[in-house]
Amino acid sequence: MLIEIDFNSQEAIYVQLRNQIVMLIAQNRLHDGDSLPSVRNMATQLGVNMHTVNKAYAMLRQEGYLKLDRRSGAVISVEIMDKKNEMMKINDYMQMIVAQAICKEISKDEMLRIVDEMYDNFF
Amino acid sequence: MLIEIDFNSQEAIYVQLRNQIVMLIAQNRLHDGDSLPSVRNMATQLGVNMHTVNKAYAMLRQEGYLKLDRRSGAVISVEIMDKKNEMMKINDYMQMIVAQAICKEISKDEMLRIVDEMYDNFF
DNA sequence: TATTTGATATATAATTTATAGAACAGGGAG
DNA sequence: CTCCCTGTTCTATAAATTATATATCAAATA
Repeated sequence: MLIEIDFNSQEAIYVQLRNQIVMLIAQNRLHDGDSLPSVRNMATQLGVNMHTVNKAYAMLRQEGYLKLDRRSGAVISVEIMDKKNEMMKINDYMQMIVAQAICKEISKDEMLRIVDEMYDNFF
Repeated sequence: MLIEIDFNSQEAIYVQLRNQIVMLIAQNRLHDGDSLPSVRNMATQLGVNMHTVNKAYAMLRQEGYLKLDRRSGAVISVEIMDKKNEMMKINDYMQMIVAQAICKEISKDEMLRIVDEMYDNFF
């Protein structure tokens, strides 16, 4: 199974699930059109409740990563509707990271290198 | 007042407070040696409970941004004890952002430009 | 028809968040 | 010494979030 839940994590289970699916898409291990296990099957496989999976799926749908349908189930479908809006969200997340980096004396070049390498070695 | 709480935010108050103080340090609007209002004063100024501020201060101390003392109160003191560890934390945060960026077709160059500009215009 | 799908409703328990009040030891100011 | 302020800790309560458990529904499918 590609996805595993850490029950000792402080991160909510549905957030872990959401994050791991986004990660798998970015890693090209999940592609547009791929089906995810149904809410109930995924729940059984992970050993969590159906509603926890449903919450993650609903979140992914709202964020434009997933299409949910009664007939076709849960299908990966990355929608880039508003790139300007995506950029703004990225910007907000990034701001706190850069703030911490500056405080901890991580230079711009170091930070750029991290991003550069992360893009190249994303797997 | 430099700090303001959004009571309608989904982000916990103590996290908002922690984030804003880190931001102020990065923006050089708070410097090493500066005193923060005491737990009780800050709570009164923000209109929140003493324990909420205490939680944020304790978090900042644990992260190496603040020194707390019964005699000197809360004093900004950024400690860079383990830069390798700081880099690892930054890396973890960054990974999810880059994953989302890749999914939403934000290129490496766009991302590098965001970080570059953010470092230059951090205020 | 029987089963599976996401979606929804209700209920419960545990955890987190925020508040409130009280008390403590250490230190400073009068 | 007394009074006050400091961070810290304790108990308690209420609200919100998280996770679970059942149950049901309409739509679609085999």
